[in-house]
Amino acid sequence: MHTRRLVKRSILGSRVYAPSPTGDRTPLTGVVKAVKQQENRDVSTGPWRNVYTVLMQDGSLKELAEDEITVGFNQTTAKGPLRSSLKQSSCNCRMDGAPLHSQTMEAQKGEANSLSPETVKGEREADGRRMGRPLDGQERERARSVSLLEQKLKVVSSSIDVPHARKSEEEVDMEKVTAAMVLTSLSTSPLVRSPPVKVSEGLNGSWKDSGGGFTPSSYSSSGYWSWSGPSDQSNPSTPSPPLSADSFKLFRMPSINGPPPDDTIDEQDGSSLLFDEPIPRKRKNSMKVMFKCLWKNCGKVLSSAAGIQRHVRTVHLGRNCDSDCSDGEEDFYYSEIKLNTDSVADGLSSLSPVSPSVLSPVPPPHDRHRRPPAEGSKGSSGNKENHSHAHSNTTPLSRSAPSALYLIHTDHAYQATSPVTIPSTGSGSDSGPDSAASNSFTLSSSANFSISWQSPPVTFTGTAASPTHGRTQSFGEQRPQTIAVLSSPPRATGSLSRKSRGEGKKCRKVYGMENRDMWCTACRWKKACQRFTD
DNA sequence: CGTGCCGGGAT
DNA sequence: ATCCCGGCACG
Repeated sequence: MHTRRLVKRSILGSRVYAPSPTGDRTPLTGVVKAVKQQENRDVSTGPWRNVYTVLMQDGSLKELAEDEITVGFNQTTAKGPLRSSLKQSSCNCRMDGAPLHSQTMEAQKGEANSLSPETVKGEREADGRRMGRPLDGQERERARSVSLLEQKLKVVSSSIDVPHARKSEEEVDMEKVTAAMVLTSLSTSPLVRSPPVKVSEGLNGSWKDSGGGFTPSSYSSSGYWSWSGPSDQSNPSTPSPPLSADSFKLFRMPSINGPPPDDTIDEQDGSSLLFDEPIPRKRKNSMKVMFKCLWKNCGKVLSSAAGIQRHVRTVHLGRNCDSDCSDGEEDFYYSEIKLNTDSVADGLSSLSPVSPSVLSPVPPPHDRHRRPPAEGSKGSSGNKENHSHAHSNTTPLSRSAPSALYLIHTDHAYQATSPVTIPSTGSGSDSGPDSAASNSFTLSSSANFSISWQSPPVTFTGTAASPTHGRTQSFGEQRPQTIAVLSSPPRATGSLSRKSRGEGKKCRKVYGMENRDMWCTACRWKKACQRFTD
């Protein structure tokens, strides 16, 4: 299955050459946007033939039979694996009997000027060459490709999602692409992994201008979500590279093929192929990344970027087309948030029942990685810049939006009315076993959440699970009172999750550690004793 | 600090 | 599902 997808993908978005209508010798290049099978009258090439819908370099769409085009190089995905899959696909064409083969070779020959049309072997050589052996004129080609890329950026309408790799020099492409993949994955799904990437030197292309900002230094490569305090700059725990907006948008993997909901993940495996570093399974500190719709009165939270994009696109922007015709505007309307517990997700939703107006936009001190492009027109006021304190970072994805940051509405009425049910420890009276069990969420992360500049709503002091974090806490401690006031709702004083400690005899007491095997299983498992219930 | 047990990982 | 354990709240 995996393979199949790879193959499919690799053909879509592939760059191909088509004979120039004007009869020029130089072929036109285009990108495969779709493939379909058609009956083929020419028996010699088999009963079927593929017809490709190709987006030509001049912006037009053409349908070309497979024998009319030449597969060029391609695409914006992973390196090695992709390459092979690509090749595989072109192989398939060949096996179909199409004369594609020779043409392909010819094209390569013409362009790379030195390939003997020698079948697979020759191709392999070519491959090796592409892989980066220094070549004469490589510099020149590189430069050329870069400018081509730029040129293309200008030409190709922003509303057309095309793999932005049109230049002809594969090696350069792949380097850029690799980098792009890295950046993309870093910025879109930090949770999954933050590969300690070594940015290839090919990066110094023009698109990367982030003031040398991108330093993939030592992220927590373990998937462990660092709790690093806000001001703790020594710990770049949040993979939110100050990508230049343009580059980010550019490589946002527009989804060539209609994005499955798990798109994010998808891309991930792409990169995991590249960086298959073992991901030590660690306790993840129960951090989760969610994507929250910032549209007024929406507040939908989804777990995948693709999902939220689609949500925004369809529900709020009223676009029905699939992400192919997305211009990326959705990005403006959702934000990535990090939670440290599922229950928190819910709890959070109620955190800021405050009306948007309350959260007036405090001018963000500095504009950190944000995405400028369309920004201007959008009167970006509600800038949710959670700088310093909110270590829950802001990825390039998140920025000004219809409503203020973390303004979270809920679907649940009860939540809407009561801002927060902060289980301040203590005052336990009704300790219903299950009652708001999940409410005992550990707030530390939530704290990080809103505290930053819109201090009011919530501050938590609860001896929450904020693991060893002095700095972060200090803030909370400064204003315990706020809590009392703000977390108003007559919090059932004791709706504590933890049922108050059972007082009766427990297996442990009764049998002692020595006879642990005599304990009830629950006790053995450190669960609530079942034998001597209270 | 000992204990109960929740939450969550491992298998 | 079962087993195990880190860690926290309670006392």
